[in-house]
Amino acid sequence: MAPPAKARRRHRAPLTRERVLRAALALADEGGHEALSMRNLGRKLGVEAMSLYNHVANKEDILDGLVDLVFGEIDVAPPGELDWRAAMRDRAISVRDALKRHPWAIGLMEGRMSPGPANLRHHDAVMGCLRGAGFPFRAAVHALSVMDAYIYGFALQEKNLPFETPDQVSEVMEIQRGNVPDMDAYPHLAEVATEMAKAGYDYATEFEFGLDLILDALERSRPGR
Amino acid sequence: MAPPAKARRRHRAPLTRERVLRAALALADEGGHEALSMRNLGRKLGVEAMSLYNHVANKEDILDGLVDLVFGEIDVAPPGELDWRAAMRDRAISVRDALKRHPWAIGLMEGRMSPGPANLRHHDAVMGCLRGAGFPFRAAVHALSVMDAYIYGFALQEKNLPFETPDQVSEVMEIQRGNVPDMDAYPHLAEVATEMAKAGYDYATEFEFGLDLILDALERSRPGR
DNA sequence: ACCTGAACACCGTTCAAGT
DNA sequence: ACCTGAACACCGTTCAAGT
Repeated sequence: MAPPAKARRRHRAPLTRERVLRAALALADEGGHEALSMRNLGRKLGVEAMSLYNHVANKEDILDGLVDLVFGEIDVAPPGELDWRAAMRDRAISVRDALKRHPWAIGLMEGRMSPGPANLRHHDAVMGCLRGAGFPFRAAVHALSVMDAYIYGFALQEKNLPFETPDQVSEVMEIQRGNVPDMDAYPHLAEVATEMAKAGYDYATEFEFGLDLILDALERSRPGR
Repeated sequence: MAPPAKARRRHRAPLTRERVLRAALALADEGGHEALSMRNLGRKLGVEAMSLYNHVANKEDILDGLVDLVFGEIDVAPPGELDWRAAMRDRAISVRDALKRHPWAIGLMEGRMSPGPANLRHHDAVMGCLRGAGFPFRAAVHALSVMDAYIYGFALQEKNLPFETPDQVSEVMEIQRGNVPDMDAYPHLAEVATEMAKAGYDYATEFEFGLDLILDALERSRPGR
């Protein structure tokens, strides 16, 4: 008897590392860091949590894979296409956009002991861009350090601050005012509460202010400009 | 019969919110974020986890209290003592030092819905320093945003990067080399690995490079300088 | 007023047992 | 080869019961 047609017995696609990682990405995007549990992930794939261990080593291994998927979403202009400032500006915005889509990744991007291929390609391209623009090795490390600290720090603030749209600012300021009985003791915070409620706060504008400040300062420090 | 002397029956100091928070701070400092569980905290205080709920509302309430203890460790020069740049430079270094002592706090400092008194005092002092130095309101917000994004982002990198001392750098670079079979495909990362192993990496120097870059740029943008 | 035991609905991971 | 059930040692929190 011939084995049954493949289509018949494929009621579920077989589990693979790829499928586990894709499901983990979706789960983290939907419910954040705490939703990403082995049990939830198993449930999502129609399988018991323990089955996952046939395809990934452990949860750390899943995080390694997820971080590399995020790095894969970040664009860096190919060498020679843009001047270094435009290339690094676009890259910074691309990193922020990726971290807005995947805020659970913010604390995980740096410091992987097993960096994946997208991670390696990304950092090689960034260092290549800076070195190619004339930054000596140490200056390129400084430049990357200050840019990345700013980008990740801004993403962290954006994730944690309790408002997202300009409209929500005045709401939150009102609640905070309620939680602080002696606001008169803090005149400069009172100003922040009043002004922010009036004029709002736009993350994109704020991000680009600091980014351009840093890029301009780095350009001023660049040898042979 | 007179009641027994106080000293006799005080085999344990009575539980208070203060004592709970102090123990929580010590626990987090010793074992990081994941060691700070209600059960561990109860054990540390010689009590069942459930008893803690008589003194704090829940774990979020504990985190609120801890964050305010950390803000209490950050110094800001009193108005008029230093020029704005020196005051903000010292403050930034004080924040980084506090976050080195309490790395578990990095993701928690911003975005508290119930900011404590030390938190309020701190931010009022910082805004006061910038406004007093002539930064218009919006420029002061920009300045604080870029400084804090940098400080928190740098602290996050420092916490996550897998080496602490310059000596450890070459070790880690060796391991990473082992984990990346095709390092030749990434010439600029190869340079990083080689150079970093040779010359090391000092966080304090690196932090101050970016900090001074940002402070100089802000000073250039300050009206009436 | 404060503390506790038991319970509920969760974690990551191991291991022997099943198919 | 892959999947599972039961188990281990954990989570935060609620609630009725104790003192």
